[in-house]
Amino acid sequence: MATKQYWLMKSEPDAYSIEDLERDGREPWDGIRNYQARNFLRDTMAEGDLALFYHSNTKPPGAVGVMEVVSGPEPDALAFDENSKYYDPKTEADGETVWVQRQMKFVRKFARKVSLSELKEDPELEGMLVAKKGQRLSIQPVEEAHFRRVCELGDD
DNA sequence: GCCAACGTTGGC
DNA sequence: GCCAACGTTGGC
Repeated sequence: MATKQYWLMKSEPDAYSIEDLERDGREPWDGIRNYQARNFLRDTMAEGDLALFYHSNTKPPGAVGVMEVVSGPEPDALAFDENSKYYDPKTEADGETVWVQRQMKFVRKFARKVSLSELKEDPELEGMLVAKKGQRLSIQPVEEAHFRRVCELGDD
């Protein structure tokens, strides 16, 4: 992969927040159970790519920091865990699962959250997927210019 | 807590 | 392979 790619990855802060990642330093990004998001996670992402950490289902939702992809695709451990809400009964006992995870490393927390309403209003961010109605994908590609602009707003 | 938008499942 | 029913996401 010649050039770095950029992503936006959603998490509900009650489940896992940027503060949790700052504390942990590194964390498997798991529990992805949507095929389109899985395909990005498994096939398109590359080590060294940067991602916006986005807090969803909170007031207000928005981008809160940056993290880096630091592993290749790995089998999602939660798919094997019968006690997990992400357990997949179709996952095989011999270690085969269709679900993958990536190790993500904390890079930085923004000085301030860039809210969804700001993402929608900023003319430089026009066309950003997360601002589109009905866009629920929890892992989305982000254009480099958009990524830079969100960082600029957050690092104020 | 509501509900629109979507994805998945399963009967036929 | 269609599509209605159901489940989930996530903004509001």
